[in-house]
Amino acid sequence: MPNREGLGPPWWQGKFRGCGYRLTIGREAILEVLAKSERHLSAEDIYMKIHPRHPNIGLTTIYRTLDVLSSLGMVYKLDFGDGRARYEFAEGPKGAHHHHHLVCTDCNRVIDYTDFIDEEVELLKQTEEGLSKKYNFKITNHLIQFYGLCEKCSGKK
Amino acid sequence: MPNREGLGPPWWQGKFRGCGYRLTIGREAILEVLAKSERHLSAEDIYMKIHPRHPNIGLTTIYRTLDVLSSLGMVYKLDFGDGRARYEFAEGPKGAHHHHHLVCTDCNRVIDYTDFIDEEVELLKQTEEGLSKKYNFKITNHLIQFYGLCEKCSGKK
DNA sequence: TTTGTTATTGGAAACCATTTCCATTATAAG
DNA sequence: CTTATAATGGAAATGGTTTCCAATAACAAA
Repeated sequence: MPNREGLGPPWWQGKFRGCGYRLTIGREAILEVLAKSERHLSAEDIYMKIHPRHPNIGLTTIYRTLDVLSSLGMVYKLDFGDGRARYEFAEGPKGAHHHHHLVCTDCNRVIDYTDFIDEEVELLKQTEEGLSKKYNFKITNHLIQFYGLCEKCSGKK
Repeated sequence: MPNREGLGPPWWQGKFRGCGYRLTIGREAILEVLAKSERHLSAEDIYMKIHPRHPNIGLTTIYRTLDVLSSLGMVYKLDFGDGRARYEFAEGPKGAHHHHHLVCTDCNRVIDYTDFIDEEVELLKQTEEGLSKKYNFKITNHLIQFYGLCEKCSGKK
């Protein structure tokens, strides 16, 4: 995993240019924000983070770039049910930071968990294989979310 | 599972009234459509199905009713990434028809599968328990979806 | 470096699923 | 039947996301 620490050209340049996309200021800024942040950001969140340093990058560009990144598999687009999409940097299903989500249906808080990932991923791998074969479906990704009430909200009542 | 087959008052009346909701023509019509259909329907799909027989039921009512049903846990609200929500009748995570989804990222086709549900649900139950304890989170539901290319779309290229 | 091709951009306007408003109507308890 | 109020529908508002298009910038070639 070359050059993750800021030395030399960012590791994503190759992947990006290799697909015929141009590497622009805006795209780099967006990638940086995503790579740095631990949270799931909305398009507007990203806009806000970028704006101070790059006041001339518009929301439209953010959306367009997120689309590209998403189609390249570099970013996951998530829906937590509050009407705006969230984006998170993809580390790959086997990456160190792979996690699933716990979504509070009351306050929309999202907890990332990694605790049971290993067992889950193991089972999912088998499931994927079976499904791929049976439905001739080429699986590239999965989404697992649990819904319920977080500590605060289940206490409220 | 009483009266699923059209004899006597629909089985859901109790649950409905018990929560202080009134049982109206519109709501019954919507419930009927949902209970009858095997597919995931959008609000507009439902509207279209209901309109011939109940031309005076508006889209607004559909949305409102789906919200209620959703909060009662009688209906799941799903997002397949095409910008409109889909709804499906909930049979409960242990119900006979419980299934997960295979979503084609190219044509948005959705395949329901039940093949590996048993193993999955078993593991999920354990995971839920662990998560509930660790995060003091009251889990009521889960969402599992696989993304990829369906037979047609992976052939296309 | 200069040039030419063309992907990318920003901003305003369009889009469109979903919500909100509010006066009217219908449910169901008494 | 009467009454309190939940529910309704249609129009208008909302708000996240896309589309449009002329202007700009990336980068390959010379």
